[in-house]
Amino acid sequence: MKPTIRDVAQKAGVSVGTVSRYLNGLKLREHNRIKVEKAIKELNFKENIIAKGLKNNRSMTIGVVIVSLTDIFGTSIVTALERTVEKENYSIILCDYENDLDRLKYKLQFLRDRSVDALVLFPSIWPNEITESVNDYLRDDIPVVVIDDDFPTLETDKILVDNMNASFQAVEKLIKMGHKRIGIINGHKNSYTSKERYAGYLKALQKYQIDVDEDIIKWGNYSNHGGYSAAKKMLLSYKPPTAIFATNYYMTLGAIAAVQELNISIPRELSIIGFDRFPLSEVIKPTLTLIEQPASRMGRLAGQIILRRLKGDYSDFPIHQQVPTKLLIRDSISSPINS
Amino acid sequence: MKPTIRDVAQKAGVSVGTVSRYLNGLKLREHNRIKVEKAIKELNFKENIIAKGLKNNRSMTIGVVIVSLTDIFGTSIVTALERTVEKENYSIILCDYENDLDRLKYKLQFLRDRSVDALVLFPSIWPNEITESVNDYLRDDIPVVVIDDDFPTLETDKILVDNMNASFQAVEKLIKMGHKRIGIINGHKNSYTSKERYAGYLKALQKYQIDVDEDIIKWGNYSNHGGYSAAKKMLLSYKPPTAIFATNYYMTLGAIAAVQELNISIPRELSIIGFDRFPLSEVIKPTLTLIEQPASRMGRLAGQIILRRLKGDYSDFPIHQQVPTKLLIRDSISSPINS
DNA sequence: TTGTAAGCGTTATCAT
DNA sequence: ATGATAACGCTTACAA
Repeated sequence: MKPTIRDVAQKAGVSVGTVSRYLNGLKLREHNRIKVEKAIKELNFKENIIAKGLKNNRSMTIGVVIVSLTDIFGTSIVTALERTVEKENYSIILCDYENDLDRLKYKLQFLRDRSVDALVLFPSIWPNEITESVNDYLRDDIPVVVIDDDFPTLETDKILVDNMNASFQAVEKLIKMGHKRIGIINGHKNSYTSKERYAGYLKALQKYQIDVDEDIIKWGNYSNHGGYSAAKKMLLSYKPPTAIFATNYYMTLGAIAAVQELNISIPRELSIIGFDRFPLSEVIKPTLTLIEQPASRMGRLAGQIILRRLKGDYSDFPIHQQVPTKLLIRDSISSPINS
Repeated sequence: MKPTIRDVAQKAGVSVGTVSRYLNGLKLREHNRIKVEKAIKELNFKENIIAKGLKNNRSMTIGVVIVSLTDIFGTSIVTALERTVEKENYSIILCDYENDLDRLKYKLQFLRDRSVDALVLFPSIWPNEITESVNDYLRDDIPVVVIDDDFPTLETDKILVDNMNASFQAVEKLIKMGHKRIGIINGHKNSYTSKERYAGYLKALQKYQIDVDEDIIKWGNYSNHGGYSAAKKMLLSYKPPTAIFATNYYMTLGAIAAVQELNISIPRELSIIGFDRFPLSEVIKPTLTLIEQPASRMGRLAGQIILRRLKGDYSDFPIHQQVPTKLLIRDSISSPINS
């Protein structure tokens, strides 16, 4: 049997209350402290987090719901988040919902039944459809942090990426290099991030008075295959773009695959700007110009906010923090041939 | 305040014991059952998993320790695992250790302190260094499932991939196509999987009496960059291989990047066989010939074994299940030019 | 500062 | 089949 604080108390010749207080960082009389520490060590005592949780209504777990476990942007954030909260002894229950609304709702309920102390929620296509579920958390004062998505009707902490500007900068860069025909491969038509990124694209075109051409505006659903076929369609069209901007990791890779297949040379014949930094981006030749989202920083931020809320500190609530992106300029862009 | 089983009992006019029994699937007298169900619904009662856990010494969580959250093979398995165990209301606490021994040990301890009901452990470079920690679990009768790794001294359930044969088949295929100079880009020198895959490589060469040449045997540490530089070295050497076999996803992509950079045509000038099926593998041109590991199946298997153990069923303990791989033949291989 | 004891939401034993 | 009640391991008034 695992030793309990009772065993420790007995061995140390003090009461359970004293041991408990020691465990919670309260001061004991010197000689008692020594006895307790000795007993703990000798018995190899570990406190029972579950029992503790029952008493203070805390599970010491944080529910995290991401789109997919194989989504590198999401998991990068989670990695940093975990590092941050583990310091205060929280652990993460990670769930994915594979773009399935029912599954998402189910998971939200599931985590609530498990009494998670906080919730971190990742981009989704249906903020509206799940406000109800999220509201259940808020009603019980369970802190919720939303990552890079829009919950217009709900007051939660949010960490947002400056998607609009990110996109604007990328496209502006291309324009300044002389491109006038810039294609975009964007995500889900009605996701928050896609809309923002699209808006940035339009803004840049407008600023430089470049016509918008629907033929080179594609929706790739944030998938490899989507990026691939979108790129292919554009490049095989009557009037192909001289530059392509892909708005996430998977579509960027997909687009590159298409380009390579068509034997189009980057950046001579086509410039490419992608999204998300990934290990391969420095390996591929030519190295990719891309927008880097500060995933680690976002995870850390989310963790810090949660820890603060969990301590009852709501002084800066609600945080809507917008983090900047970085345009990493590498070799995949150049001026168009006939400019 | 959340309603408790007491509130339900009161509202239904029965005792807490009755409600508890109902909740646990025991039979009640018809009219009682109806009253209880009604009360539960009206109060929107949810049982408290933590309190439950305190009583039966169960946390309803399964600790999963993988190398990295961004490792697609690992996360694919976890996805399937989660699907399997969630049906019985278990959730997963997912940890990664980023190839850091201390972190791994820390995580193992961390999960134990959280009273996980079972442990799933992923390939590591140091099976020996952590037997101690794993033993702590076994001593407390906490089921442990090891995925694709070797714990020679420990009796645990294991799910193994038939790495040796996988590798053998791939190399044999190349040989049969006429290749005599086949390079291998392998993982960590002393990881279990690497050794097995290497052994399969050697076995194939031996069977067909092909000399082993250290110059085209490289260790790429399972990373993109490792694969990239290993491929580059081989291909730029005095006597480059006519075929390359890369033993995981990341190195495969890295190797391809190198090949493309060197403007070597696949499969005309170089055949490539990779490891792990990934979304991009069907997108890239030429499509990749590769060894597919049955990640989903492995996750499901692990989940099923755990659920069985958790029910006390040790009738088939210890399972050392070896799952077969599949060689998916696509366009990236062909006979060498001068054969 | 410390001990005592009630209670967190369940389950399980023992009567009935 | 059901009710009463003592646990599970811990925290926290309250008293000393």
